[in-house]
Amino acid sequence: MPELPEVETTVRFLRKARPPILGAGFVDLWSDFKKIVKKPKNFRQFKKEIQGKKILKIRRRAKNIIFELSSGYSLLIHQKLTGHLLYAKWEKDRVNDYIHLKFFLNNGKILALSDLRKFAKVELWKSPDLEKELRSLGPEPLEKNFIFKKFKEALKDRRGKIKQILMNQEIIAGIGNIYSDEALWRAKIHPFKEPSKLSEAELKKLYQSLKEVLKKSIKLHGESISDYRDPSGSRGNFDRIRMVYRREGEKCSRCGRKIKRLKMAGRSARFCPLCQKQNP
DNA sequence: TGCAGTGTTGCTTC
DNA sequence: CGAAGCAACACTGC
Repeated sequence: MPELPEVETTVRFLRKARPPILGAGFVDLWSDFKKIVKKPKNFRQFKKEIQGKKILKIRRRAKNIIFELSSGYSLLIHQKLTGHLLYAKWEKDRVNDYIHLKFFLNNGKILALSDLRKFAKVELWKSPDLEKELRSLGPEPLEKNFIFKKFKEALKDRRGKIKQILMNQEIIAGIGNIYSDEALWRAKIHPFKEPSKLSEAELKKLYQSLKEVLKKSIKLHGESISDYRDPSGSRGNFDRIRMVYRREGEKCSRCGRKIKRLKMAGRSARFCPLCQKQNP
């Protein structure tokens, strides 16, 4: 599912796509699941408002794709679990079975939103209002100014399980189930550990592991275990270095112990019970 | 066959 | 206030 590396992969692809998306305008819109547009709720109004607007910038914030448009508007797309954007030809009206929204551009192409489970959301904002909305998000872990001190500050005084804290978008932006599992494995930290129980060395290791795994995944164009694809429909290659996520029962590549799965607030945490001890 | 599992976010409940 | 539960959905695997 699209977490930071997958959303980043999509955004980078769209930025350098040919024919260019930057500078292109919206001419028409199609959907068979109008509920996917949450703002404005009225689909006809959304269509009316977006028609004629140009795409000026494409960026990522947390797991959101943001298109900055002309006239001070911004289009936000959150792909949630199974969503992904595809860049395809106009005439090709059936890219896959799960296209629920198509933006027809004036460059002869469409931006299509594929979403098997229909959890994705699409919102049109006035840019300053969106900026206000995004303020509640935590820092971007790959930004230059996200130094170790900032990471420690983000975790300071937080109670609960480290894995859950890493996935909280208000604490650090862009991390979900996959990359929290993978970063904790790399740092040899049990997913249920309290942040206050982490030593300085463990914190440092976690900070480095997190940045490293995100960067490596971006290089590999993200993961495609489930539905994620880049906008050309290609799979990512993160699978090559995926160590624990969805590998319960398999042997830990570091020590050979069987990977375990534990339930946590209605979801799963995968880890190596030998490498990642709760009380070493 | 049926039902638990899958995981993000936001809303409701306690 | 915060944590926990659940709904939004559709498909997979046991």
